[in-house]
Order: sequence, then C-alpha cells, then structure tokens
Amino acid sequence: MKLTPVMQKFVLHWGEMGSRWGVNRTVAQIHALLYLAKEPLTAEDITDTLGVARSNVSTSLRELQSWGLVKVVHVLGDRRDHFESMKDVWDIFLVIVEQRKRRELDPTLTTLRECVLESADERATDPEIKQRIAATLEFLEQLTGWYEQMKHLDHGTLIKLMALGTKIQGLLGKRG
Amino acid sequence: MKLTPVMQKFVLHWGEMGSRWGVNRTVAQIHALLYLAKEPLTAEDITDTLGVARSNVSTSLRELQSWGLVKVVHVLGDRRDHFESMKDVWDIFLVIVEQRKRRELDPTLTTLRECVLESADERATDPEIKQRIAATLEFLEQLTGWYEQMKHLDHGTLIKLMALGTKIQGLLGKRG
DNA sequence: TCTTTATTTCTGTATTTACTGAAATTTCAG
DNA sequence: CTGAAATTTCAGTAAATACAGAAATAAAGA
Repeated sequence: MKLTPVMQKFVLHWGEMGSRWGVNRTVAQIHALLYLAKEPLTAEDITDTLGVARSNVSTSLRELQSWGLVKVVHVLGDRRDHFESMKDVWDIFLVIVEQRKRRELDPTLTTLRECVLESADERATDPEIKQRIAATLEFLEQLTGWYEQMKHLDHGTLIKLMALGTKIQGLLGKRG
Repeated sequence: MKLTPVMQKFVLHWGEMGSRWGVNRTVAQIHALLYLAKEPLTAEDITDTLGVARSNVSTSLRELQSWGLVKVVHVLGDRRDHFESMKDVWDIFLVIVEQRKRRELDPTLTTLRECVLESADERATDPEIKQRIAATLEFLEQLTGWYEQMKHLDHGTLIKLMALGTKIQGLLGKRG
C-alpha cells in the first residue's frame, strides 16, 4: 500500500505516540495504518508499507487483536489473512481506555486493598499513614465505579454529556 | 525513615506502576514515599530509605518538582532542602491527568491539525482517508474541550458528578 | 577567602524492551 | 500424503532507558 505524505505523517506520529501510550512503535504504526486503510490489508502489505520484519508484524497484529482493535477478515479466493481495524474513533477510544484501566488501575486497586487489610493489624504503621492509604483506595474505587457506569452509556448520551460541559455545574447546584 | 511492611508494599507497588504510567520506577517510588511521609524528607533520607543513588534521587526530585507534585521546604536550623508531596489525592490526580494530557494528547492535536491543513491540497490522498483524519481530530478536540471545562470545576462538583453515575442518562433524556 | 557540606551534572554501565532473521509449525491445494 | 504458501515462535542482536558513581558546581559558615 502506497502512503501519501499526509498518511505517512499520521502513521509515523501515531507510532511515536504509541510509546507514550504504553504500546510499542510498531504496534501503534500498524494500528494507524489499518485505521486509515480503506480495505483490509495482509501482513505482507503491512510489512512492505512500514518496512519492518514480517515476524514483528505478526506479533503486533496479535496484540492488536487481543485488544479487540483489529480483526481478521477473509477475501474470496485469497488464502491469506487480511486485517482490518475498528473505524469508529469513539469505539477505539473506549477500547483503549478500558485496556489502560486494566493495566494501570486494576493492579493498584488490588494492592491497595491488600495494604488496607494488612495495615489493620500492623501496630508499627502510623494511623495517619494508614488513613492516607485508605483514602487513596477510596478515591480510586470511586473513580473506577464512575467509569464502570459511564462505559455502559450509549455514544449519544456520552456526546451530549461532553457537549454539556460546565453547564453541569449549574444543573447540579439546583438539585444537589 | 523506616518503612513498615505496609508502607514498603505501597512504595514498591507505586514504583512498579510508575513505568506503566510513563515515569520511571525511582521517580514513582520517591513520590509514593513523600506522599506517605508525615514530615518533609531530605534527599539523603530518601536515598537511605530506598537504597538508590543520591544522584538518582536528585534528578527524580527535579522531575517531581517540574510536575508540581513535590516542593521544597526548609526546616529551621537545617541547611538542607527538605521535600514534601502534595497530599490530597484529588489534587494529585488532577496534576497527573494534566501532565499526561500534555504529553499524550497535545502533540497529537498539533500533528492532526497539520495533517488536515496539508491534506487539503494533496490530491493523492483519498477523500475517505482525509475524512477519517479529520474525524479523529474533531474527536480529540471535543475530548480536550470537555476536559478543559471539567478541570475548572471545584472538587465538590466533581465528586457530586461522579456520585451521580448513570442517573445522568435520565437527566439528559428529559432535557436533551 | 577557604573549607565543609549539599546538590547537580555527566559519563559509562546495566537493565529492559523492541526487533530481526532463521527455524519451526500450521494451513491448504492438488 | 506431499509440497508450497502463510504464519508463528524463538534466540540472538540492537536500541532505548534507567541508574550508579565520580567529578563538578554551588551554598554557607568560619
């Protein structure tokens, strides 16, 4: 697949940012490429376009599939796997948020719960410090609780919510 | 400073997670330690407690200060710098979100704007692809716009908002 | 000013992570 | 069942990042 200058810029940038988003460059580049592509691409298409090793493409596609961002499709009369990306940017965003929550928040929740349990019968730890750990846990539980609810709202509601912006403050003031 | 088992667990875990949050282990450990500490600590206290090189502590403290998470304080009759962390978990959260936005979103916004401008007079790029890039930009602008508004709300409002959860859907339905 | 203490900068090393290319495995047509 | 095509696994290498320790700089009392 031939990349125009703009497409190339998009793909390269997505790759750069990937590392800051916790995925490696190749994975992010492949995702960007498939996101732009009009038709599903084969692993070899991707190899040629991005100039990375075939094996690297294979592993990266696996990762993207495990995230649910990319899926395999088949083209009639072609034996090879073709890959296509989710196209709706909202859907993609929600998947990414979910994955990051799993990797960046859930383990911490687990550990903090353990800490709170263990601190209960640990005389050596100062009460103020125990309290600080407990407050941290409480905050994160509140945050993820909110997220769990948000993620079940449909797109329309979410978009309205975002559009509402600061008006929400008045809305709450009147009621809460 | 002597760490109790629970404190140690907290600090070590925070360090582990640090890498997933885009900061290195030492920076995250120091942040955790200062967050728990009842009193401001000196760089040497930190060195001793965590068992990392003094120079490493110095650089890490610099980073934490540049983020605004840690500040220097002075103790009467002591020449050395003492460091203390922001203690309110909400404040810390907002700082981290702001920093991550700057590193993970703002550069992408810039690049996407350039892409959209450049794609305008690039005949080679398919209209559908141009459209996809434009839609991505639009989404991210909406998202950051929403965030910019949220971050100016006071804590109380934010907490109420989170507590509201899915009830928001009904609220919007009636009005929007 | 000189000397001691505190802090930072910098260079080389260690650790971690990403990637390639070869080998092994799977898949499928004939 | 056989051979070719497609894909995956894996071991070694390369690149990026974090870190320690030494050297340099800065700050403050004498």
